[in-house]
Amino acid sequence: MSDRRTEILDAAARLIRHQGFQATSIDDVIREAGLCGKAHFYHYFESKEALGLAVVERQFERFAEQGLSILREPLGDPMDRLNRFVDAIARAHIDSAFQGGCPFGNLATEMADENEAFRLRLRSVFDRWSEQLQSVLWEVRPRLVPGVDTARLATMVIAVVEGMLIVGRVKRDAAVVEGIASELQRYLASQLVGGHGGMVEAQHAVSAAAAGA
Amino acid sequence: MSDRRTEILDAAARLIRHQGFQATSIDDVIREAGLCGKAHFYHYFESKEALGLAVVERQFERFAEQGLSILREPLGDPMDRLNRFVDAIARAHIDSAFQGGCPFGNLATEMADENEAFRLRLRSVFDRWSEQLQSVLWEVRPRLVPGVDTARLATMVIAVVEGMLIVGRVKRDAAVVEGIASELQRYLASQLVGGHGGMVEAQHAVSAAAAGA
DNA sequence: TGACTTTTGGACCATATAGTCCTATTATCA
DNA sequence: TGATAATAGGACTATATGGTCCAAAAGTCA
Repeated sequence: MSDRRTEILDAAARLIRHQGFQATSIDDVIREAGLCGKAHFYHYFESKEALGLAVVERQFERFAEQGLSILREPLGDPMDRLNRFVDAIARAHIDSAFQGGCPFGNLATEMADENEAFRLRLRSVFDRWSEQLQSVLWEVRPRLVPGVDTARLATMVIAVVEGMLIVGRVKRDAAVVEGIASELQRYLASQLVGGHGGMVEAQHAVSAAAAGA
Repeated sequence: MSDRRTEILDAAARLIRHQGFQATSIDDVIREAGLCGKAHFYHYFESKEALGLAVVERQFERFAEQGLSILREPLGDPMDRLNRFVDAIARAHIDSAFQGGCPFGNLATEMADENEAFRLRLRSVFDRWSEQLQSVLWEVRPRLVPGVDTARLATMVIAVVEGMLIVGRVKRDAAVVEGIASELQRYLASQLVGGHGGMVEAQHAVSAAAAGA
């Protein structure tokens, strides 16, 4: 992988996240990445679709390194890591002025029905994301209410995050995004033995960070 | 409102739901609605954007009449209506082969960041949807755990539904969609006094309908 | 030095797009 | 009957798109 290729991928990722894949032209990418023409671009990618698929992969790499890293921290209560992960996504969304949303959710909405290659690539992304959540949930397992399906729980977390970003973009209201995040945390808490439907035992970083921001 | 206008709106809604707004051309709409040319279309709408905004409104009318009607049923346990509403959406998604997703969520993803008119229209849709959910939750109120915020709960339901449709389109797995729906129902149940995190008291229509399909 | 990759610059093509304009013909309804 | 709206059909513009092809300069490394 040349540096240049990665630069193009990152430039394209930025554009695609904000404008969508179809609305992002090759010329846009060339401009954003500082290439000198079509030939230069097609030296690295054989087609726009190939670029798009590579962008998905690159985006997940970054997400795994940055966003998902919280889940993999070796120390600390796993439940707390889960809660901080949710907070971090909510916070990032609010801090970016509710723009952009989830790169994977966006592409899923735009491409999944019509382009099978994209759909499969995105399915693999969701699966890997889900695996990371599941391994945290596995650590929590002893404290979980018996009968809880950790795979299903992980999928639920992903769904809520996707939904949170959609609602957030439309409402552009930090309280709404924080509300969804904290309802998700309440839901997770309710899966623990002794964790009834009431208040979350520990108040988490969303409200704390909001107060300090 | 002429009949023709509504026909155009419905034809456009069908196309937009599956291809997106920007990927749907005026010529597509003309073909789908059986119009005879550009002039015929522009007789009813002044621009593509005006069409799109009108489609959002029309889609919500239909959704309010059909999907949301479950929530407004005068008889029956409100909690049961809520559960059946969730089931109905999951079922409709599965029955349409996981295609299309939520018309509002789709447009939110595509347009909310770049087009303020769309964003405001969609915000109003989410608000009205939320109101309907809140009035059901209001009926449930006596049985809710004290301190539960019904507005926040309603927003959460919308977010989960949006996320469910995104994950569903990518995974194309009925069990996954049903799993999210039933996790949402479990979450709602956990908001009731005595409704701990365990099994939902009544098994609802998703699994029942799946068995009968 | 020589082979190879990368960069630069641009012409070119087929196709599609939103939107305008014009001219008729046909329904509709006061 | 007469004004107005709806249907019909087509020409046209300006702009953008993904993709191809070509030719040359600059860098890289054995």
